[in-house]
Amino acid sequence: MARTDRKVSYSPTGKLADVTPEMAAAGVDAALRLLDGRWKMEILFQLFGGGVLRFSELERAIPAVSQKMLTQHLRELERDGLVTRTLHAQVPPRVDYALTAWGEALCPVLDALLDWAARRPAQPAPA
Amino acid sequence: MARTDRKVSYSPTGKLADVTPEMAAAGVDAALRLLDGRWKMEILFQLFGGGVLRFSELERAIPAVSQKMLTQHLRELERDGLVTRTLHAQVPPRVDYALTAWGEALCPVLDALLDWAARRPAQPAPA
DNA sequence: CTGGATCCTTTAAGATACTG
DNA sequence: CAGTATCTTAAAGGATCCAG
Repeated sequence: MARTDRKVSYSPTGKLADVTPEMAAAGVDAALRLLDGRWKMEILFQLFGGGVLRFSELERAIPAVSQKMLTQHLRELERDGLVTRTLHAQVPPRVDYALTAWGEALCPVLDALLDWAARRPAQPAPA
Repeated sequence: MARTDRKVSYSPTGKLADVTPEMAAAGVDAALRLLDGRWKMEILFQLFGGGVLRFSELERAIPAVSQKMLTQHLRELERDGLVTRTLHAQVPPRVDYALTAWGEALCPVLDALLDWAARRPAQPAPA
């Protein structure tokens, strides 16, 4: 079988069955792009577990983030379907952010990633 | 309980038990940094399943990557313990790349990520 | 309170040429 | 064959000011 036709057969029952390396890589890249952003993990972990936080609460919980980036990342997470944004029509305005069911479902995946990272063998001491 | 003391208790048996959101986010960020790079997924998926490829074979398998980026990403993956680099002392030189056991162990994690991404609810049609 | 708009800096990535 | 070195470009992120 030619190299370019090689399939990833590592997970016979999983998503990686019978796809080319290119297809698998593209799929994972697309998934990772949803999570790409300096502060997205901070935001997600503030919301995991059913948390409902206002914009200003997220600002306080993540002191290092700028308003611009917090807004931008929240908008991306909302657009991508991980978080919901609820605007309460009152003065002053109030906006609540929470995870969607699909967003919550990311938690065990990140847990698995963390578990993998924890299994990393000891590295040679840096010179 | 104060917000800043809230724990992520989603995975009682997992790595996310009893850590603050900040700690969890930092850990996941560190893990994701190992995978960050335009071509790393392409490289990894070429090697998943026990593949052993030479530099030029990777170049052919991933036509769009430049020599510079291929070298750079391979070096990072080697430094981070995901791939091994074997230099055969001969002329012309020959270098083989393969995954470490830990690198191979990433495959099921990426499979889980892909499975999560596939469960994404349908988005409203873009205007 | 919850942002939007603008400007500036940093970093990743691509193009190209050259070498043991 | 398997890289390095240098230059240029594109994208992400940060700082600051303004507004409903």
